Amino acid sequence: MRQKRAKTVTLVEVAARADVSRMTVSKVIRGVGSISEETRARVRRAADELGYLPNSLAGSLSSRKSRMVAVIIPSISDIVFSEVLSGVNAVLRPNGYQTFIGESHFDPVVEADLIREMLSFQPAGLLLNGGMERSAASMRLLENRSCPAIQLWDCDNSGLDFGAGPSHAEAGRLVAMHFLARGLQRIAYVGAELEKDLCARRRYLSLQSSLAAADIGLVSVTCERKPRQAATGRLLTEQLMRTHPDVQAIHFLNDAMALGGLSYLHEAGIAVPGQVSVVGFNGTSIPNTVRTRLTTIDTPREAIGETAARALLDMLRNANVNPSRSWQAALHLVQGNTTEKF
Amino acid sequence: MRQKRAKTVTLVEVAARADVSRMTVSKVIRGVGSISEETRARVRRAADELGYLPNSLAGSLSSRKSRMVAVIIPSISDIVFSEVLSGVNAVLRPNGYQTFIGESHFDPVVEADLIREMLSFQPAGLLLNGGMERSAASMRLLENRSCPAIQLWDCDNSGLDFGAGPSHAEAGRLVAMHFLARGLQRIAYVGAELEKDLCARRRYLSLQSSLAAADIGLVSVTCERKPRQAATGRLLTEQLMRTHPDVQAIHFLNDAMALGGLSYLHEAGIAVPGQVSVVGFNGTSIPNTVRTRLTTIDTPREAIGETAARALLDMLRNANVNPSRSWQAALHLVQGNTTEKF
DNA sequence: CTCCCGATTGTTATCGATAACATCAATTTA
DNA sequence: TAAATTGATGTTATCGATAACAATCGGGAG
Repeated sequence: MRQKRAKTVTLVEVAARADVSRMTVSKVIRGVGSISEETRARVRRAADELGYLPNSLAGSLSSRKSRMVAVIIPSISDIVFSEVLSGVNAVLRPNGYQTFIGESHFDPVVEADLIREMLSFQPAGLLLNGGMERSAASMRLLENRSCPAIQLWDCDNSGLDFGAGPSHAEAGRLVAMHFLARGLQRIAYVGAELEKDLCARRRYLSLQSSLAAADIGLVSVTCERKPRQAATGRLLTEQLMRTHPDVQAIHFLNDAMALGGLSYLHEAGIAVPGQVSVVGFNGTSIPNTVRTRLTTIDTPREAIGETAARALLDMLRNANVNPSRSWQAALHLVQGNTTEKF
Repeated sequence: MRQKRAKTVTLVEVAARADVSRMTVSKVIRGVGSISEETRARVRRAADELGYLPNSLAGSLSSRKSRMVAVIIPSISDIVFSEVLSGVNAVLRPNGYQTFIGESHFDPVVEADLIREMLSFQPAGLLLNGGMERSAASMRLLENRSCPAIQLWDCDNSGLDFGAGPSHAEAGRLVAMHFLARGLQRIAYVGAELEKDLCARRRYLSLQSSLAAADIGLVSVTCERKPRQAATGRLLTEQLMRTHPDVQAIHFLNDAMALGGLSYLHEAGIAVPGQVSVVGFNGTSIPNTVRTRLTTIDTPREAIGETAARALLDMLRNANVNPSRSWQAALHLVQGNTTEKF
C-alpha cells in the first residue's frame, strides 16, 4: 500500500521530460523569472504527466524561507481557542501559508517542548496563546528565534512582536461595574484551574480589586483539579450556595461553567436574575441560543485570530515598518434575552 | 526584533566548539550510534552553550523520513472534529510526532488543495476526515502518495489504509429502532448541509430506509445554506412544527441543532418527550450537562482519534504487518436524565 | 558591420542535515 | 603474536530544491 510509487518524481525527472534544465522547471513551477510561454507550457505538461509534487522541505531549506506558521494554543477542543484558530486560518491559508498546531494544555513544559519542535521546522512565524506562565526554556527559545512571534488572546504582547486579544483586566472591571451598578453586594466568583490560566486569573483579580475599590468583598470558589467546564461549574455553584446561601451575584470563569451553574440554580429553584445575577465570559454560541438568562462578555474570537494573522503577514511583507505592537479587542457585555426560562 | 541573531547555529558551529566532526554531533543529538560518554557530554554542552536548535527541514530531507502527520478535518471549531483531533494528538505527540491541521470546510476543492500542500511536506502519514466527496484531484494525489493514509470519523476506509469511526448507517438504524420501539409514527428529521456532509446524509438515509421497512414515512426539514448549529436547529424546528404540528418524534443531525430545536419546543409549550420525542447525535458535553430531555447517540470521539493514530503508528513501525483495515466505534443511545426542565 | 541590450535558459555552489561506509586504536581470541 | 572483533569517530556523497550569476541569441543603435 505504502510503497506504490517506486521512485519519487523530482525536478530532475520533469526537467528531463520537458528537455530543459532543473532551474527552468523550478522557475515555471514557482511562477518567477521570465520563461517563454512555449517552454512554460511544455514544463507544465511534463510535470502534470509525471504527477510531480514539489518537495517543500527541500524548497524551504534552500531558500531559507517557509510558508508554515506555528500556532500553540492551550486546547484544541476548547471552542474559544479553536475559534481564534479558525480566524488565523481564514487569513493565512488564502495567503498561501499553512498552520500547524500544538496543544499545550496550559503546561509550560509542554509549551517549551512545542516551541522547540516547531521552531525546528523554521516557520515563517509563531503564534502563541497568552495567559500562561512561560518557562525559562521558552523564553530562551523565543529570544533566539529568527521569526516574528505574536501573542494571541491577550492584548499585551509580553515582549513578543505583537499581541491581539482582549484586556482581561478590563473584562474584570466591566463585570464589577455591572454588579455595582445594580447595587449588588454579596458577590461571588466561580472558576477552575486559575493557576494555569493567567488570563482568567487576571480577570478574577481585576474583578476583586474593582470591587474592593467600592469596599465590596468577593467570595471565590475555585478548584485547580477540575476542568473549566459545565460540570465543574455546576458542582462549584452547588458548593457555593451551600456555604453562602445569600449570594446575590456570581461571575463565572467562562460561559460553559456558567451554564453548569445556571442549571444548578434552576433546579434548586433559585431565580436568575431575580435572586442571583449571573455573568459568564466569552459569548459562545450554545448558551446564547438556548436563551438563558446568562449575561456574558462577548469576545470577538475569530477577529482576534484574523488580526493576529494579518499582523504577522504585515511583518513578513514589510519587515521595515514597525506596526503598532498590539490590538485590544472590544468587549461587549451582552444580556441574554429576557425569557424567564433557561 | 526579528533579526537578532546574525547567524543561525548549525551542526558545524557545534562541531567546531566541541572539537569533533559534524557527524558525531548529529549522532549525539539524535542519541544513535555509539559515542563515548565524555564526548557526548562535551557535545551536549557545546550545543547548549550555543543554543543549538536542529533544523528539521534539513534532517527530514536528508533522511527521507519525517515526524509530521497531516490531518484534514472539515472544521476546527466544530467540537466533534476537534475532539477527534485531540485524541489524535494525545497519541501522536508522546511518540514524537507533530500534527498539522487543515480545515476543508467540507469543500472538495479545498480538500484537494490541502492534500497537495500537505503531501509536499513529506508527512509520515495523512489523516483525512471521511464524510465528504473526494475530488478526482484528491484521488489522484492519494493514489500516488508515499505515506499511509487513514480515514477518520467513518469506519469505512474508502480505499485508504484504515478507517476509524462509527458506522453512520448503524446510527440511523439505531434511531429508527428507538422510535419504532416506542410506537411513534409521525417522525421527522431536521438537518443542514446534507449535500456536503455525507456522514450525516448516510445517517439520514439509513433512518429513512429503516423506517420505510416498517412502513413508516419520514418528514425532513433541511437547509443547505445554514450552518449545522443550534440557531439553525431552532429555526427549522419552528418551520417543521408549523407545517406538521402533529409530529411525534424528531431526529436532529447533531446535538447542537437538537438543542436549538429543544429550545423552540420548550418555548412553544410542547412537552418533550411527552408530545415530541427528540434524538440528537454525538453526546457532546454541554447539552448533557444542562440536563435536557435530549436523547442522543454518544460517539467516542477521542477514542476514534486515538485509534486512528495508533493504527498509523503501527503501520509506520511494522510496515510488513497487515492490520485490520478498519475500526468501528461503538455507539450508545443515551437518554438525558429525567428532569422535566431542560 | 560591430556592439550592447534584454529576454531566455543554464551552471555552480549552497541550504543543514543524514546514510553508508571507512578508519583507527584498543581489546580479545586463537 | 597475528588475526579478528569492538567501540569511537571521521569522510564522502547525497536529499531536492533555490540563489546568484553566467551564457546565449536575435535585433536595433551607432
